[in-house]
Amino acid sequence: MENKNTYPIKVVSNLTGLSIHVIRAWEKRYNVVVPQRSETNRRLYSKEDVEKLKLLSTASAHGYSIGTISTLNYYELKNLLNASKLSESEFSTNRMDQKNEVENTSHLDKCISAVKELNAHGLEYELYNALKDLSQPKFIDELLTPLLEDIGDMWKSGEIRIVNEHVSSAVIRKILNSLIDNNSIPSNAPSIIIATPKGQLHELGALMIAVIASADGWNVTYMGPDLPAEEIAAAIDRLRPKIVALSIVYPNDDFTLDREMAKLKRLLNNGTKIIAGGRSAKSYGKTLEYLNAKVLDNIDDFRKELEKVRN
Amino acid sequence: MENKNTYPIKVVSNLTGLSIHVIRAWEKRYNVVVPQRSETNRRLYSKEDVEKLKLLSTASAHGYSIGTISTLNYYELKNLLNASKLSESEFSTNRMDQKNEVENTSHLDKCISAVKELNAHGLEYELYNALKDLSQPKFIDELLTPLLEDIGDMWKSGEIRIVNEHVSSAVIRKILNSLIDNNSIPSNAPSIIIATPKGQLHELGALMIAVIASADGWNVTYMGPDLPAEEIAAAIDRLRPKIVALSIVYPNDDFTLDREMAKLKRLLNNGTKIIAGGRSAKSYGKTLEYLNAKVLDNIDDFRKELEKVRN
DNA sequence: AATATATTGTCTAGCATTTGTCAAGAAAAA
DNA sequence: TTTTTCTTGACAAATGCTAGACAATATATT
Repeated sequence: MENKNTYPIKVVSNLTGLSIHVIRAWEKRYNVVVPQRSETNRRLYSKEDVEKLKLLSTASAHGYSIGTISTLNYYELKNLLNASKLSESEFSTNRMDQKNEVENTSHLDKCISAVKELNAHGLEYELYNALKDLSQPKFIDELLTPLLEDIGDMWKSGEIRIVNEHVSSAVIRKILNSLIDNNSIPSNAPSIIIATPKGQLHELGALMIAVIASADGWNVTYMGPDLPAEEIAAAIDRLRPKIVALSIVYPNDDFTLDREMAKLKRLLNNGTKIIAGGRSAKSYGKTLEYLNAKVLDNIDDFRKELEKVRN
Repeated sequence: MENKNTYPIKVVSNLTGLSIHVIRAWEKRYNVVVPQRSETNRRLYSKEDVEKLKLLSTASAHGYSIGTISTLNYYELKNLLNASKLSESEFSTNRMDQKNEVENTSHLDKCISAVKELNAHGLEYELYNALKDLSQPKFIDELLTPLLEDIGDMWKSGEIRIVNEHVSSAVIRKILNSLIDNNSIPSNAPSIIIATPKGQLHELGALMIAVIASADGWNVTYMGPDLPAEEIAAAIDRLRPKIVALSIVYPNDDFTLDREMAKLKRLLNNGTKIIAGGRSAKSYGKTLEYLNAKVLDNIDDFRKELEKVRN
C-alpha cells in the first residue's frame, strides 16, 4: 500500500475529534505522536498515529489528563480504557469491509441519498460507517444533527414524504439506542432522567442526549416521548436523579406545554436540576425560567453542563 | 502486571462515584488511600487504590460510616460487603438481594419487579440475561409476550403508572432493535415492510415482528408507528415488498383505522401480500377481509406464513 | 430528654500547574 | 485568490492543591 502516511492534519482532526490546535499542542508538549513531514514540512500522519490519537482523545475526554497518559503506547492505552471500562463504542462489524478511502461524497450526502431512496439498510450501513470514521461526538454533532435538520427541511419542502421521515427516524433511533451503553457504568454513577414532555412526540433529540450522558458515565433512565408532568414528577420522586433533561422540539404555540411545565413545578420540591434543550426550548423562556430550568442551545453546552453538575 | 499509578483524581471520581472533595477529605482525615504524587504534587492513584475506594464507596452508601471502615483493608471490606449481601454488583438493588438464592423466581417475575420499581437498568439486564438462557423464539414467545401483557394489565388496573409503562417500553424497544440484524442478510433476500397504521401508537408488537422476520432472513424495512395509509402505499410502491405486515393493537372502536384501511386498499394494485396481526386485529375482520389481508392470531402463525410466502 | 461532642460531606479562597485556544506572519496548496 | 498549514508566543480556562470553615447528622454525656 502506498498510502501509509497519508493523513493531513485536518483529516486527523475530523477522525479523532481533536482540534487541529490540540493535535499540534500535544505534539509540541508531549510528543504523543510525531508524524512524518512532507518535503514542505506538512505533517503526514500514519494510520497508527490516528489510532493512537483516537485513544488519547477518548481517554482525555474521560478525565485523564494528557500529561499523565502521554507516555503510554497504543496497547497501554487500550488497557487503560478497558480497565476503566471506557472503551470507545465497539462496532467491529467484521462484515463491513474497509473502503476507507473515497471520501469524496461525504457521509452526510450518502445518508441523504439513502433517506430519499427510502433505503433503510443503506442509511443504517452508512451511519455505522460514519461511526467508524468519526469520533462519537463528531458523529452526533456533525453528521446526525445536520442530517436531522436536512430531513426536517426536506419534509417541510415536500421533497420527501412522511414515510421517508418515519423510516429514517426508525433507523436513527435504532443506532442511537445501540449507543446507549448501560453496562459499563459504575453502580453509584450520578443519575439522569431524560424525557420529552407531553405533546412532544419527537424523541430523537432526547435519545441523542441519552447517548451523550451515557458516554459520559451517567446512569441514564430514558423515559421516551410524550409523558405527562405528573408522571415525570413520580419518576423523579422514585429515582432521585441529579438531572432531569427535557427535550422540547415543537414550536412555541403549544399551550399544553406551558400547562405541563407549571404542573411539574408544583409537583417538585427537591433540588433536582432541570435542563431543557431542543430546537424550540428557547421559545418557552418564561415558562422554563419559572421552573428554574437551565435552557441549553446546543449539544456541546449540554456536555459542559453534565460535567458541571457532576462535580 | 505493570502497576501503573495512572489514575488522576477526576477519573477516580468518575470510577468510584465519589466526589473529588470526598476523596481528598477521606485521605486527609483517615488516609484511606494515600496515592503517589506526580513531580508537581498531583495525586496519582493505582488500580488497587481505585478498587478500595469503590468498596468504601458502596459500603458508605449502604450506611457504614467512613470512620468505622476506614481502617479495613481490601479483603476485610469485601467480607463486610458480602456479609451484608451488598456486593458491589451493579444491579443488586437492596430490595432484590433478599431473594437472591431463590432461582425459581422466573425471568418474568424479575422483569415485572423491575418494571414496578422503575428500574430500567435492572429490566435491561434481566432481559439480556434471559436472552442468554433462552432461544430467541422462546424469548419472544414465552417472556416478552407475556411480559407485555402483564404490563398492559398492570397499567389498566392502576398497579403501575404511565411512566413505568413508558420506561419499560423504551427498554424493550432498545432490546428488540438490537435483535434486528440487518448485516447478515443477503442482498437478494425477500423484502417485508412492517408498519402500524395511523392511530396505532404502540409499536412493540411491530418490532417483535421485525425481529422475527429479520431472524428468518428477510430484508426488513421497519417504518414505525402511526403512518397514514397513503404513506404505506408509497413505500410499497417504492420498495415492492413481498409482504406488508400491519400491527394492530388498539381496540376496535377506532374508526380511523377502517378509513385508513379502505384508503390503503384503493391505493394498492400490485400483488403484495398483506398480513395483519396484533391483539385487536381480529376485531377488524370485515375491514381486513375486504383488504384481502391475512389475519394472524399469534406469532407462530406469523412465522409459518413467512415460510409459506417465501417459497 | 436535652445538651455537648464528634463525624462527615460540602464548600470557599488563594495559589500553582496544566491544558485548550488563539493570533500573527510566512509558506504552501488548492 | 483563497484555503490550509506551519511556528512561536501568549493567554485564559480548567483542574488540582492546601487549609480551613460550615452545616447537618450521628453519637455520647449530662
